[in-house]
Amino acid sequence: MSEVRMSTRERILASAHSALLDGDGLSARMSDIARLAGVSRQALYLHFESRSALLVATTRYVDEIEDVNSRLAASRAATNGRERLNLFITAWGNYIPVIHPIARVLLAAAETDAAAAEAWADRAAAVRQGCAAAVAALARDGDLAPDLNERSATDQLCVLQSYRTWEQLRFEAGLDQRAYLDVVIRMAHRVLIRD
Amino acid sequence: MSEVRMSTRERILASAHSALLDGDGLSARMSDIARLAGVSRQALYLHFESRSALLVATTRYVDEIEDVNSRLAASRAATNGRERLNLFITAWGNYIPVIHPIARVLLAAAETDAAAAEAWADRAAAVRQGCAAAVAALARDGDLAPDLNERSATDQLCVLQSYRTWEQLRFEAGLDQRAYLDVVIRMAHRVLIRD
DNA sequence: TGTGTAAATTGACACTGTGTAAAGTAGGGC
DNA sequence: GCCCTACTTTACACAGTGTCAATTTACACA
Repeated sequence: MSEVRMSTRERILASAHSALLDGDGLSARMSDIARLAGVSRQALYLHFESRSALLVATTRYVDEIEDVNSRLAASRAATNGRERLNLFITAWGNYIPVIHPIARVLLAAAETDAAAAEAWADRAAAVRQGCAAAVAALARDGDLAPDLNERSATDQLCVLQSYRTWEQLRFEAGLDQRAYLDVVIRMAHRVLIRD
Repeated sequence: MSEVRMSTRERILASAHSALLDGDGLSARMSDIARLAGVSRQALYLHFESRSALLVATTRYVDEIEDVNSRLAASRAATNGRERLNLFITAWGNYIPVIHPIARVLLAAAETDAAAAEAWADRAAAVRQGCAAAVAALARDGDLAPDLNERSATDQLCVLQSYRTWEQLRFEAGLDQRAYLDVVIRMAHRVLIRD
């Protein structure tokens, strides 16, 4: 992790990240993160207002080092709606496992903390944008099921693409990542595309 | 609520229920529930091992007074698979709002408490059984999409029927209950039923 | 009328984790 | 030498869960 020469703030973020990856993620108390970063617990509060704020910042940090933007960019280059749909589902579906450990804790914090809730809502809105773009591309091709308007089609695709759906299929149904992607792509096709 | 002549245990459960219904559900601390029930906080621990145990018991209590079993029983009387599917989706879909306030908190507790997690898993298993039965009825009628086995079809229906999907469509997408049911029924048909 | 027992109360306390406050220290720039 | 910034140390407030022990209330039974 080459934490030498990193700024303290970055070291804290990197430590928060690995604390969240670690084990069940329950060992991500402020003191755990501080210990990992090699700073005092109070130093965390010099850089972040609260635990929630640190979690939000960690989410953005991971988005950056995992380069979520360029992962999603590929789907925008697709030449038709169906291809765009497949690429988007695959790109986002493969990113979910990466942010899962952080998202889990952020969502738990969102239950009581408004800032965390808003951060989560931002992400959801970004995913929704991607879904809407894929739906629009299908509509442009005349491939959208005729009983669907774009708004409702986007709602439906969002459900399939959601973090919770991934959780359920991976952990409750016991599918592996490959099978998860196959199922979601199949469902999306049947739900959205004209017969 | 006619809490006279109720046993203390029942009064506690009824109070836990209304504390959870109340406002954002954040006012369901042990002391709040005790106050509502008109007993001391310590009395709660005489009847329930822990807060999690109380939440689990409250879930069962609500299932009982809302008679979840007879609500679901109707779908079992259906004469064909499609009808069974519709009735099951409707019955469960209309029960979700009833347990939502409790489920929300139980799920939050499940994050750290094994007993709560198990209680939730039990419920999920029960819903899955209902989904599997509807899928089996479709298969019997020859209505199941030919590329689906019953196992995978059940996984897919479970996603659509899940508590999380309801949450997302109701609160993130902003649908009302009627629109939620329409969307889920439409998706289930397109996903499961042969063209 | 008294006695035993079960259920509940009272008040105190331990523990965990977040967040705050204040005084002190180490090192760089000038 | 001085200041400034970043960080440390120590201490504490606070909420909420869970525990403990001593006491009270109420009812049943003789």
